Amino acid sequence: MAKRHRLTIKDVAEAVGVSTQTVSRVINNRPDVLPETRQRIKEAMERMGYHPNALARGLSQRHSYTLGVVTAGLKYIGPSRTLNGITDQAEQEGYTLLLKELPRFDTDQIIPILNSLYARQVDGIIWVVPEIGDNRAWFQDSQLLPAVPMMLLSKSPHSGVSSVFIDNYQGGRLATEHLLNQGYRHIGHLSGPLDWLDARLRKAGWQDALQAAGKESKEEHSVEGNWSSSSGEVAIQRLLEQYPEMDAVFVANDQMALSVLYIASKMNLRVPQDLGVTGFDNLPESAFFSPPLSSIEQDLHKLGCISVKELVRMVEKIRLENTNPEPISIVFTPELVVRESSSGPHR
Amino acid sequence: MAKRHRLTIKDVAEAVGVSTQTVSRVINNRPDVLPETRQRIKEAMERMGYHPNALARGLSQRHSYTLGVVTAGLKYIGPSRTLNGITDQAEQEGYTLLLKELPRFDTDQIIPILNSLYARQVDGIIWVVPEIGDNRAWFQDSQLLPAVPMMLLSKSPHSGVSSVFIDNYQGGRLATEHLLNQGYRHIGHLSGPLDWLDARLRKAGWQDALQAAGKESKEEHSVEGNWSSSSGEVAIQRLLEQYPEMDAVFVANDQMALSVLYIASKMNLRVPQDLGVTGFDNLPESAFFSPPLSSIEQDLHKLGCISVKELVRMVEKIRLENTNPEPISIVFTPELVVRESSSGPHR
DNA sequence: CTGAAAGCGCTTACAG
DNA sequence: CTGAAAGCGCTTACAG
Repeated sequence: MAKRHRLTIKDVAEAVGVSTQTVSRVINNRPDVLPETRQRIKEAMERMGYHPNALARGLSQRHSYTLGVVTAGLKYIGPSRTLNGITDQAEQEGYTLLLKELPRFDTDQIIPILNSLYARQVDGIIWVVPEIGDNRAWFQDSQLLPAVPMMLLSKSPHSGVSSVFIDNYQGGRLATEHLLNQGYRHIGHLSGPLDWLDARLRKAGWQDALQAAGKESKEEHSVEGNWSSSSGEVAIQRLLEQYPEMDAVFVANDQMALSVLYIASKMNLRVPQDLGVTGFDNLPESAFFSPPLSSIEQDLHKLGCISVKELVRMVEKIRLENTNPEPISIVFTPELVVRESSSGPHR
Repeated sequence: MAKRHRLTIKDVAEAVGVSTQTVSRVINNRPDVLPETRQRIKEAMERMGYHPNALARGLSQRHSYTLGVVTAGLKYIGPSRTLNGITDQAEQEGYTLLLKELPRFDTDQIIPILNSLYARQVDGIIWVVPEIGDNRAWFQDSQLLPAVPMMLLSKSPHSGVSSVFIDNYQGGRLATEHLLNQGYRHIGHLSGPLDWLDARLRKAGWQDALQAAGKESKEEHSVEGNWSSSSGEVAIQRLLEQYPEMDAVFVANDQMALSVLYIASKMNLRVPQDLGVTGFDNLPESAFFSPPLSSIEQDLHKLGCISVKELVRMVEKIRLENTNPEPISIVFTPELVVRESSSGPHR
C-alpha cells in the first residue's frame, strides 16, 4: 500500500504557474488553451501522477458519469452473461457502473437500493431483474421512479420506461415448431416457474405453436419446474406419467433439459428416437450433453451492450439538449440451434 | 421518469427552521441533538423525500463508502459466484460497489481501470482476476499500487497485499487421492491452461498425490485443455492415446469433465468401471451428468463474503485508528463431493 | 444542544 | 487565451 499525498488541481496549477481553471480546461479537453500551455500542463499532470477527483467533478457538474445496475440471481449464468455485455459497453462509453444485487427476487429490498443509487447521483439505471410475481409493482409508484432514465432488460414495458429484451415467446414457438417439423406428434412442455414472466412467455409460445399446427395443448401436457436440474428430474418423471403418448418435450432451460436426458437414459428411453428434446439458453456445455442438446440461443452479451448504448444516448441527450427523450423499446429474436437431441423420431 | 426538484440539506434546514449542520448531525446519527429536534428533522426528510448527496458527502468526508471490484471472465460461472458473495456482503456492510471488468486477462487495460477507481475515491479494492501469465507484474510497481487497502482473491500473495483464496493445490490432491483410494491404478490428468496459476496448482496436487503413493507422473500422463468443454473433447482423446493404461482421470474442471464423459460414452468406455473421473468446481449440473460426476466443491460465495468483510475491517481501521493494518492471508480448503463417476474399477 | 464560517476539489459563468 | 469569484452539497472544527 503506497503512501501518497492526495494531489489536487491546485497543486498542478501551482507547479505549472497557471490558474486552476486553466488546468480544468485541459482536463476537460476544452479549446481556448494555448497549445504550449496545454502541453506543459499535461506533462505536469503525468509527471506528478495527478488524477482528477471524480466526486468533486460530479458534484459541480451534476453529472456523475455513473450508471446504476440492479441485478438479481448473479449466480445464474443468464444475468452474468448480460452483465458481461454491460461492463464491456460501459467501459467503452466511459461510464462507471455501480452494481447492486437484490438478495431475493421479490420486492422488499428495492427501496433502500434505489435510494442508495439516487444518493450517488447515477445518470441512469439498468434494471436486470427478471419479472416475477408483482416485483414490478413499484413501477406504478411515481414517487419511487428515478428522475434519471431507466432501461428495463425484459419485456412488459411500463409506460414511460425504455426496454430492451429477447422475445421469449418467439423462442418457445421456435423450439416447438422445430419439434413438429421433425415429425414428433405429442409434444409436452417442462416449464419454468410460472410466476416468472419469461416462463409464462415460453409456455405461451409452446401452446400457440401447437394450436397453429391444429393440435391441442392440455393442462396435463405440461409440468412446472423451478429452473434447477433437480427440479427437472422430478418434473420429467411426472410429465411422462401424465402424458404417456409424449414423444418430444420442449424444456424451458438447458439445466432442466439435462435432467430429462439423465432420466431418459435411466429409463432406457432413447433420445431422440423415443423422446425428442429441446432446451433453452444454449449453455456452452449443451453441445456435450449425451446426446448433444438442441436449444434456443439468446445473445445476452449483445443485450447488455445495447442497453448501455441506448441508455447513454438518452443520458447525453438530456444533458446536451435538456429534453426528455422518448422511451424506446427494442426486441431481439432468439435463434434455434439444432443438435442431435431433436433429430426426429425416425432415424 | 418523474420530474423532481433536487433537494438539498438547505431545503430541509429551512423547512424545519434549523441550521444545516443540525440536519447533518441527524443524517449522521450524531448525538447532541435534542430528541424532539431530531424527530422533527427526520419527519421533514421523510416527508420531503430527501436523500443526502453521496458525492458531496464523500468529498468532504474523504471517505466514499465505495469499494472497487475488478473482475475478468464474468461470463464464466466462477467469477460470478464470487461476485454474488461480494455484493451480498457489501450491501450488509453499507458499502457500494464499483464494478470493472478487464476485457482480457492480460495486462494492457489495467492502468486506466485502476485510475478510474482511484479517481472515484474508492476506499478499497477487491481483485478478482485469476493470475495468468505475468498479469500480476504491475504489483511490483509501487507507483501503480493503490493508496487504499487491496484484497486479492487468489493465491500468490505479494508483499503487502492481503489475500483470501481457496487452496487449489489441496483440491488437486484430494481428487487424486480419492481416485487412488477407490482402487484406480493409472491416473491421468486433464489440466487447465498452464499459464493459469490455478491450473498449475491443481496439476501439482495431482503430481504430489501420485508421488506420495509411490507412483510416478510422467509428462505424457497429462494433457492441457483451456477449460472449455470443446477443448476437453480433443484433450481426452489425446490423453487416451498417450496413456492407454489409464483407468482414471482427474479433470481440472467440470466442463471439460463433461466432455470426458461424452467421449467415453462414444468410445464405449464405461464410467466408472473402465475409467474413473473426477472434476473440479462442482457445478449444479454435475450431479445430473451421466453418470453423476464426482467433483471438488469450492465455496466461492463465502470467499466473496469474507473478502469484503476483511477489506471493510481494514478500511475502518485506517479511518478510526489511522494506522495501516497488517496484510492478512486466509486460505480455505475445498471439499470433495463423491458421486458415481469415481466409484471404483470393480462394481 | 445549536449555529456561523471555512473547506472538500472541482466547474461554471463572467471579465478582460 | 487566461484568471478571480462564486458555487456544487455536504462536513469539520470552533464557538457559545
